Amino acid sequence: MCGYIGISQKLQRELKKYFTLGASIDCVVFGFDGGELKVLLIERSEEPFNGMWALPGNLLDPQEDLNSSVNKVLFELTGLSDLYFEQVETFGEVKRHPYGRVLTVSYYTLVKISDYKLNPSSFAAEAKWFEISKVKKLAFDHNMILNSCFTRLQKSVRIKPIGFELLPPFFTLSELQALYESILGFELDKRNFRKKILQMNFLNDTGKLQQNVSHRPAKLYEFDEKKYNDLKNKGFNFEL
Amino acid sequence: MCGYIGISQKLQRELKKYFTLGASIDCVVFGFDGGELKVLLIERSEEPFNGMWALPGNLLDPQEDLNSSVNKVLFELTGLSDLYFEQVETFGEVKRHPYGRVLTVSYYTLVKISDYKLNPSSFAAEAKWFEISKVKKLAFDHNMILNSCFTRLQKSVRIKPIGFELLPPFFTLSELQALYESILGFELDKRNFRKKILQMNFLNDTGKLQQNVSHRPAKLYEFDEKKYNDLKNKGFNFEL
DNA sequence: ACAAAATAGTGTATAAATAACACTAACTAT
DNA sequence: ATAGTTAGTGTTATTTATACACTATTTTGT
Repeated sequence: MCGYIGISQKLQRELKKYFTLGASIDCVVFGFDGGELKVLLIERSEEPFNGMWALPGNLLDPQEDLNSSVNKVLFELTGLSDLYFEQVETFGEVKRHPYGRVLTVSYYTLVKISDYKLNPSSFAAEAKWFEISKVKKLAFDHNMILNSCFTRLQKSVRIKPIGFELLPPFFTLSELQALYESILGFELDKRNFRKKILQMNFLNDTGKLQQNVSHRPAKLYEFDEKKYNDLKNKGFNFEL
Repeated sequence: MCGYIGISQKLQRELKKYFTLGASIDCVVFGFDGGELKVLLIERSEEPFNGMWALPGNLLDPQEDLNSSVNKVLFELTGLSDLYFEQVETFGEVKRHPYGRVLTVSYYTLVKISDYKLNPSSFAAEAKWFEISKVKKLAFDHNMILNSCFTRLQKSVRIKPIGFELLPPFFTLSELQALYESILGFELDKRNFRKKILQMNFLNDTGKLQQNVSHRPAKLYEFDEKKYNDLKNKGFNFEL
């Protein structure tokens, strides 16, 4: 039943009691829409924690590789697909799941909210973006998981050019700055931010201007992935 | 059998197939003895991978919390106890373990080799320190796990004052520098290193000198944990 | 036409951190 | 006495970080 092969009957009986665990995946999807940083939650329509809000997550299919199952789990519950996740921390207290022993592996990603349409299904009655600071008590130990992933996001946003996909293809420097501020949770100096980001030399001035704003229109820039990769290959390190 | 309770028979049957996994802990114990950085391996005396060298690791007892089981596993195999571990990465490819589906959670720590006596038992025929650069093919996917932990160690050694416990209570600045070089894998400038580390102000000059060396004896310093903690509480950040 | 409102855009000076670099000092062993 | 070995020490140039305030351009309302 547990799938191990090529060993004695006696050892099989020994081992059997170890192969009784479940594993699950929990996805922390951070989203940006120009304002405060948000996180995607689902409302559970199933026990345990029926009716409560939770991170999108589900049991791991024993036939599926761990890292590849993340997108599957997320898609089933929310309709979002093909996201790039980073593994964060694994939680494994004996009593963290009321139905049995379940280790959960957490992953995070960061997306542009307007690029995705939420389509809850399976045991997700609803899927909704919540401002991080307004998240209440969640199912399971999901508040702890969310925290762990948020801390990780804040660290990695300073050393990787995460975030450029969160803006429209053409964006203003003020929008970019607002994005960083919403993730880091504090304000940055406008002049210093611009100086630093422009001298990294992977933003192109498109020559275009913002349209339909009731104030001086800002220049539009684009992220030049080729330039960024060239720099990275030469040992350049993004640092904000 | 799988421990979940309070749910219908039907659902129990549904769930059953998910509760068939094993989990394991793998410990990456880095050790320092004044020379090159080493890692602790065991020689397995049991299938699978009988006779091969491997990281100390074992199946997780379903009754035991994940994080607390690390020291237990390590103690059983090597005799080392009460170490401070950091969780690193969880590996979960379907076929990573030949006997069944096993997720493994990896942890690392760093110790002073001379502080511990190796005492292999259980399925560890032997336990031995290997220079990192000389580690050959290991059991399971342990080379990958070792790599992942080594990368993590190199990152965290620059931002935490990890390492002071690896030296004798009184140590010379050259010893401290050698420690950092052995972890980072490259050389540091002597004058710059000393300047930086001394101006952090948590090393005390003990007034004593090295004994029995056939060259000019160096001053002995000690790590002042109180000073370090005071600084940390005031927002100071270690950075090498 | 003009004023008000709103955001864009720009430069400099100071302080701090980093990096590169070579000789003298103190001890031991012969 | 000398050769061998590691300890110990400062300065300079460069780069990076930080703090800070005004002008420019557009829309809107009168």
